[in-house]
Amino acid sequence: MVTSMTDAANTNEPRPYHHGDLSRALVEAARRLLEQDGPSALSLRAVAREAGVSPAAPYHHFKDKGELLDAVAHEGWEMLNVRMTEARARETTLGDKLTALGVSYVQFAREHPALYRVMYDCSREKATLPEHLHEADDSAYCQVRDVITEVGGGPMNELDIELATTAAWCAAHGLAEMVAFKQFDPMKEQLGGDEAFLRGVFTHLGIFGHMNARALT
Amino acid sequence: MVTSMTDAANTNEPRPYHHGDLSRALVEAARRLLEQDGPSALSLRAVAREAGVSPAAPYHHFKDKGELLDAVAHEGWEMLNVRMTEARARETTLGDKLTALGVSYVQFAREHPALYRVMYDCSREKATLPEHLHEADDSAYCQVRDVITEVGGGPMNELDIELATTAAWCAAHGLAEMVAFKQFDPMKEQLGGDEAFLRGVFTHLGIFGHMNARALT
DNA sequence: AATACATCTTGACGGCGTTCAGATAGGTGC
DNA sequence: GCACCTATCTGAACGCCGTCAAGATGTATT
Repeated sequence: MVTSMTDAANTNEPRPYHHGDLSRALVEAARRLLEQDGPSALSLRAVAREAGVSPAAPYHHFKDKGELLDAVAHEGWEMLNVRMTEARARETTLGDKLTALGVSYVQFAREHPALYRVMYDCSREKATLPEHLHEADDSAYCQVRDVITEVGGGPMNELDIELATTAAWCAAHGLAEMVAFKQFDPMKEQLGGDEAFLRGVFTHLGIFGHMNARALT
Repeated sequence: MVTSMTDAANTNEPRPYHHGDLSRALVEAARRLLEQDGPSALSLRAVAREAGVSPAAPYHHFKDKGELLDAVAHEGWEMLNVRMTEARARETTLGDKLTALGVSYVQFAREHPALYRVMYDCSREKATLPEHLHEADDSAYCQVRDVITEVGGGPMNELDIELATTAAWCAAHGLAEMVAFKQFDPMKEQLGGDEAFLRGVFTHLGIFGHMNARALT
């Protein structure tokens, strides 16, 4: 059983007493464990082991385990932002942009299921989604809201925009969780592929279907 | 610190050596802890304590902790089924029935957030939703599918029905999770109440908005 | 009454998150 | 170059957890 090459634990030169940038190393170790063995394997002690330090070392950089997970989750949201920004830029019409945002969101969740779980688990404990989600311009929420605002043009009032964005968010998150439970293989086959399936579901959801219709006609 | 009155641990007559129906008592103890202190307080040892037995006793009735949680989750799904059946029966038009199913789903999730979490956490570990969900006639999924089938009438093919049901499910689950993160107080105020808010979001979601329009016109 | 069986307890194991006293090293002023 | 301060890391400990094996205690069967 050989561990990761980036694992500082079993290099021969055993590491200087002071690590240098342990908080960074811890977050990366956590991400590695998460991708390899899932959320249940993500104990603070395991992270410390993976980073090659004692179980107590993380406490000089994070208040507790939750704060480390917060850092991991934060990275996750940033990755998601990048992903959605790219997907949005690839499309030309507003309807396509909106669908692309939704599809890329779900694809991210499926490619990084453990990370996606941590992102929401952290929010659950604080009973609130991260602030930057509703503020940073490139945040997933703001991007969706922007496109919806543009699609709606003048007629949509503030309340409707927030409602519609919330609805879209719920739909995307719901679908992201569902694809972790079910494979939907029969549907995928009939629709000819994975992305077609995702588009199919989104088309059945008002924000997307409705908007697409409006944008395309 | 006085514990629950149903707690068998501190009755004076300390309990017969053989409990009688421990598996039932354990599930109920688990539910009590869940409602009172949330999912994080739900350790096997705590459940055993609450039921007034030793930490090892549960292993004569459940293979491991997961199997106990499965039993709790199963009860949760049944409660949800009842809730949705009632909500559906209260309405007359198909559109109203569909919206009522969605609203009652989300309300259940908010009233029993810890139980709702356990229901999905159990599914996550097995990477599949419980079978009865797609089979039992009164299951949440089947109820939604039935109404959608009726609304669609003849024109909807099998694939579209499953897609639409999946979409509705995702939307409801997504919203159910969102209300655990955000209070949406500003929106609720503007819309005049909690249920109005939920209806508002669902109206923005295709299955519901679209269906309502079709059913009402 | 004797025997088999189900059920519950006791005690133990390793792993967890967390804390605290003490070891180690880099940085600062002399 | 040296002493000191502070940040960082270690080691050992605490109480909790899930789980298991061995033994105690009732119930059921014969």
